[in-house]
Parts: sequence; structure tokens; C-alpha cells
Amino acid sequence: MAARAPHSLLVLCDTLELCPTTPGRVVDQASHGSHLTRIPIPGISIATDCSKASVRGKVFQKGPLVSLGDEEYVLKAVIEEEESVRSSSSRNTSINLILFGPLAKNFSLAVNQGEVVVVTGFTVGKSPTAYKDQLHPCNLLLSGDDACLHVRSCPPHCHSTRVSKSAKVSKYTYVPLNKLKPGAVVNVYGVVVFFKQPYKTRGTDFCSSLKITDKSNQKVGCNIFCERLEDHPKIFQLGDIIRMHRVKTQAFGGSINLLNTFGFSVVTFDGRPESTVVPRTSSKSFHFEQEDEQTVEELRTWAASQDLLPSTPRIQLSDVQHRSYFDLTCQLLWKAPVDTTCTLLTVWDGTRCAHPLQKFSVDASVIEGPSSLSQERLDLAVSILVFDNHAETAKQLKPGAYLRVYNLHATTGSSGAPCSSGVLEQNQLAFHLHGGTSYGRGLRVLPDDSPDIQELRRVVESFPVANSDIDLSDSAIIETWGTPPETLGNTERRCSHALQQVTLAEVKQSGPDHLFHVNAQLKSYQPRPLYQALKLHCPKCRAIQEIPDDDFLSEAFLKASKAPGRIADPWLLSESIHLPGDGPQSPGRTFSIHLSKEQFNGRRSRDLIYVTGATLEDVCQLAAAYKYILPVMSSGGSASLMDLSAPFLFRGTKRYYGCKQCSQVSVKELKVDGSEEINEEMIAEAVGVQLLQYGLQMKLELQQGLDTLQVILWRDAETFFQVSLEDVAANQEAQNKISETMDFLCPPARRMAERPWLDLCLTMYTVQDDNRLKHVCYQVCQTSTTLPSA
DNA sequence: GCTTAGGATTTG
Repeated sequence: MAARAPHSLLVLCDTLELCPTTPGRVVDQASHGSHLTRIPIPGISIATDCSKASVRGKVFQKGPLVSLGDEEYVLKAVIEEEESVRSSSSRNTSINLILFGPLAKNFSLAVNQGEVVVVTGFTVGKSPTAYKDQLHPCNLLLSGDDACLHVRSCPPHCHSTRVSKSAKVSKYTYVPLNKLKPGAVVNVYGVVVFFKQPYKTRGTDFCSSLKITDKSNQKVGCNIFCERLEDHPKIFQLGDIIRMHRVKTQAFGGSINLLNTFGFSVVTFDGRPESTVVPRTSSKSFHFEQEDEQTVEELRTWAASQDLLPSTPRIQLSDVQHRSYFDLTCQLLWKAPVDTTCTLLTVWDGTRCAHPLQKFSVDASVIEGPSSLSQERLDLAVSILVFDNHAETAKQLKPGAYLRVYNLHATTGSSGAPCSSGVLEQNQLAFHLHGGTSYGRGLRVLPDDSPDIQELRRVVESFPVANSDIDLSDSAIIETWGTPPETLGNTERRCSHALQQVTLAEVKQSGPDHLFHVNAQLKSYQPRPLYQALKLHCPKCRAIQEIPDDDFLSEAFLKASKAPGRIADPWLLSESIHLPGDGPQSPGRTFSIHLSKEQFNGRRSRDLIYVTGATLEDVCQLAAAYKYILPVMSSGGSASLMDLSAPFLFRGTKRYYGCKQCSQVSVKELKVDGSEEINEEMIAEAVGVQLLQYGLQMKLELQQGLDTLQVILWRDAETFFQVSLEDVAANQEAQNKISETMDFLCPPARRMAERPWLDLCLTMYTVQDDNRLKHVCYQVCQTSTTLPSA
């Protein structure tokens, strides 16, 4: 007992000058003089002569022992003036006590809440938390060789908390795990030998699945079901000690399982023998006695001797091996949603991974976290792809949080991974947290006071936070985080307004009649096949109709050709054309072409001809030789138009349709001055037709991270594709331009991450449907696409 | 007051 190193251990001391009549414990064995003056807590001030002072108070609050590494510790406690001494008018009766080094460690082990301590050799500081905690404006700092703290034990007869506490101990008996019988409600202690972080069940609750053991060496499985995550056992690593009250035993598969039952409560402790016994629980009130501390100590000492747990050293990024699974303790720097089943986390632990890492690309706009980060931090950062159920958990994480990722897989990078930036070099490593809970796969935030993160925190905080000249849009980061250059800028807004870009979520939250600028990817589009997007619409009545196919048109022309009738309009010159047949199977046929007499002698004679009795094929052939072809039929000897379901006018490969509703058909001679070039509007007017226009109607599903938005492309489709829809209706080349554009924006069989980001202008408006219900619509406007040059 | 799960690697 005599030859102990200073500061190292608790010493029982019954000859103290300070407290001659009551046996006590000294946490520090520095010598104390008898010349000390006891100062009441309210009387402490910066001016107090600490060399001659002692302060006595009851431990009101005992904080966790915080390790700063290298045997450096700090602990905060609050002591208060004992009630017997306190006068009702006293203020500042509670004061913060800050203990450093071995004294902190020893205090943590030896002193309990409610006990009375005497401190000497302290210094008085200004309390930085006085405003926040409303305690004494000063604090007592205990560090160095002079600092001393002495615990006053209670005499056996006193009514201190400790005595009444020990009376309660008998209320809880803990059943050894080998003595469990089915169908009982028991209290147990155990060492955690397997655990899964709480995971969502198919029922209403989360389930913590674990296995525990104790000195009996019996291993018992436990399933804890709670709806609230905070009610679950706080297990951070194998070897943690768990105490459960009111668990039910249940026979399952030839052994006994434990299940939480009504009144269930749980407390856990760090399992390392050298660490402070600090109960981890979210319970407002729980019983915790000296005896519990002893049980915990015993269990973890026993566990350490048993080789119960795989002796895996803590793995840091610098130790990671290819194809290994490990638990990583780290700090979250950034997070970004990738798709519905994957979230990308960027983390670091202050060490550098020795292997080349696979690069990922995520658009800067969906990243949550600081917008700039120092190169020093960035150099050590790694990306983790978090899948499925864990992606859900990851969504809740806040950048800056300290995390433990369980069963993280250091895997060979694959170019097929979501958001892979494409180029994959040999031996690149990627970190995957796979879906499911096998082997305890999961993710959890470690509390700020967790001893596990103190060292990590010290390391990471020693790095510069950010350089102002580096941010997310900087090329230094773009490799990992930016949009890859080959997909940059492929739609361009043509609008003149300078609106800020907003997120899809913000678009959805906005009121009607707004304009937005958004940056999004194209997740999907309709219609397929693409040609169905092309429509006809009337600029007058705004009706939209489908374009009839050639089978329908052939049939319509064939039917009309069989009964052409005679045309005897006096302003027309007619000529019959006989096409000989190939034989009895295909007899020859006759159709007529008609020309306006006025045109016949002019230079415009080939500009417009009227045709009767011709098939669609005939018309198309004539269209190669004449500018405009107007198919007509006889109606009482006069020329009249065919049904407006078919094109009423042909020009080359172009076809013109009329609106059935808005046309008042009557074929009259087209009067033109010889120098005037005729066009389809003039012809339409002469025959009483309201021309239909071509339109392109598409539904686009935009995606931004996990958010999607359905928008329409209609009014500005020509601008979008940089093509004339009349051309699209008439030629393959223009059609190809549309399909190539769509393939570029929404590449078939390519992942979202590889798709380009579109800079779009959207309008928002409401429409009323047939049931007078209002719908909000979004339409792409004033935006054009440019394909990358080959 | 008694469903959920009852450990045991993704296949990105």
C-alpha cells in the first residue's frame, strides 16, 4: 500500500489530518497541510488564495471520463454545498470541478454521485459555462502534483444516499445465464458476443438482435423489440457489458432466448477493463449501485481473460486490406444520395488508406456537408457506398458526426457501381456497406462523449478545416465529386431571366405560375416508341390529335380512287392518266390531274395540281414532280376535298392536315399574281381549311438525387431539339436527331450517375381536367439541347 | 399486451 506511484491508485487512508474522525479515501496522495481554511462554495472567487484553501461539497453531477490519449484524461463534475451548511439565500452553491490527468481517472473510478469530497491544491478559473449552466461564475481546476481530492465516506449510521441505495439492491436479482428456465421474466447481466444494430422488422418495431454470455459461459440469444431507436441497447462494440431488466425467457430451437417484455429497461457499458464504468442509457431514471459497478468490472475482467471475442485490433483506413470486412470508426464529411438504394458517404479517420481508391462522381448540388474542405482533409477522405436498408439510416446522418460502420467491405472497385466515375484502374479499392444485417452490418452515430472518439476527434481536429481557395466546384475535387467533364453542359437555357437554380423539392413546394431554373437528370421519358410523341394540333381550337398511319391513309385513298367521279369546274383543265397494269391480277387504272386554267400558261404551272382517283402511292410519286398536290373528289361535278382525316395537301414528303372542327371546306380557285410564290397557307385559305400544326408531346421524369418530378415537353419542343417538327414529320434525318438526343440524355442501359445533368427552365401552371379538377403541371421551356460533338 | 426475429457476408 505504501509504495504506490503518485496519482495511480485509490488509497484508503484513516489517518488524515483533514478528516481525523471519519475514515475516507484519497484520490491523490499529495500531502495536505493542517493549515488549510475551508471556503464555502458561494465564497469562492478569482481572488481566493488557493494555496491555503480547501473546498468541500457533495458530488451533484459526475461527467464521463474523457480520454485525450496518452494517459491524458479530463473529467467534469459539479459539487454543491451541503444542505446543512447552505443558507436559503445563498447563491452560487454549485460549482464546476474540472479534473485532469490521473486525478480525473481516479475520480471516475472511486467517487460516486452523492458522496462528499474535499478538494485542495486547486486553482480558481472563470467558468466559461456559467451563463449556460447557471452555476458558480468560477470553476475549480485540479491538475498537477498539488491537486488533491479526498472522499468523505459516510459513517454507517448516516442517512446518505448510498445507504438507502444499498437497501434497494436487493430488489434486483440477476439470474446467471445457465440458470434460465423458459417462461420466466428475469434480470440479467452479460457480455455482448454478437450484436446487430437495431433494424426495421416487418412488424411495427426495430429489433436489436444480440448474443450475450457470462461467467457460466452459457451463450444466450436476445431479441429486443422497441419502436423507438433510443430505447434500444446502446451497443458499440463486441465485449460491451449489458444489463437488462424484465426480459422474458423463451425456449427456441432447444435453447433459451431472451425477449424484452413489459417494463423492460437496459443499460450498457464499455467492456474494456481499463475504461470508466459509465452507464449508457436514454432512461431518465434507472438504478445503478456500487454493486452494479462491481458486476460490470467483474464481467469485463472475466471476459478479458476468456478470449471470448475475436482479438481484432481496431482497423484504421491505413490498415485496410483488400477484400476484408472490418468496423470503421470515422467522421462523416459529406453525404450524397445516389439513388433509392444507395447513399454515398465521404468519411475520414485521420489516416491515409494505402491503396488506390475507386473514384465516384456525384453532382455537387446534392451533396450535404461543408462546401469547402482543406486539401489535407480531402487527401485522407474515402467514399463509402451504403446500400439498401443502410441507405435509409444514412439519410438521417449529419455531416460532422462521428460514426462507426460495422462490417464495412473493402472490395475491389467495380465500374458497374452506382455513381462510378467510369474509369477504373487496377487494384482500386471501394468501400461498400452491403444491404442486410448479416454479420452485424450496420451504421451508428457514436455519442460525442464516447471514449472511442476522443482520440479520433483530437486527430481530425488538428487538420486545417478548409482553404478558401478550394471548394466543391474546384477541379481538385471534381474527380471525386463533380460532374464529369464529358457530361457537362448539354442543355442550355435560352431564357433571359436570371433566376437562381432551385431544387426539385423547392419547385414542388412553390405556388402556381412560377418559373424555375433547375439542374436535373432525365430518369425516364414517354412515349415509347418515340414517334408517338408527334401530334397534330389546331392553333385555333387547340385540339390535339394523333397522326394517322400510312395503312389508314392508303385505305382511305384507295376507297376514294374507286369512285372518282367527273370534275367539271370551269376554271380547271383536266387530263386523265392511264397506268397500264401488269396482267389480269393487277389491272391498269386511271387517275386525273387538274390544273387551274390561269396557271396553265404561266411559269407556275407545276406549283399546284389537283388530283382525283389517285392512290396514296400515286400522290407520293406526283409529289416528286409537282410542288403541291391537292387530292380532290367529285361532289356533284365540282371538286371537293376528301375527308380531313387524311392530309388535304402534299408537298414533297410533307403532308398537311386540316382541323375538322375549324375548317369550312369549299374548293375555290387559287388566285395568285404570277410573281407570287404560293404556299400552304394560301392553298388552305382557298379551300377553307384551318391548317393543323405539328407538335411534339413528351413526358419527362426528372431526377435530382432521390427527388423526381414529372414535367412535360410540348410548347418549346422545337427549341429543345433544335429541329423543325414539320421536318420531323417528313424525314428520317430529323427524326434521328430527336432519338439521338433522347439516347444522349437518357442513355439506355446506363446508370443514373452516367447520365448528363440538364440545365432547364421550367414553367409551372395549373390546368383543369374534364371533372373540373385542377392539376399542377410543369413544362420545359426555352431550353435547347446540344449534342456533344463527336 | 405478446407480431416483428430467432446471427452466419454483396454480388452494387
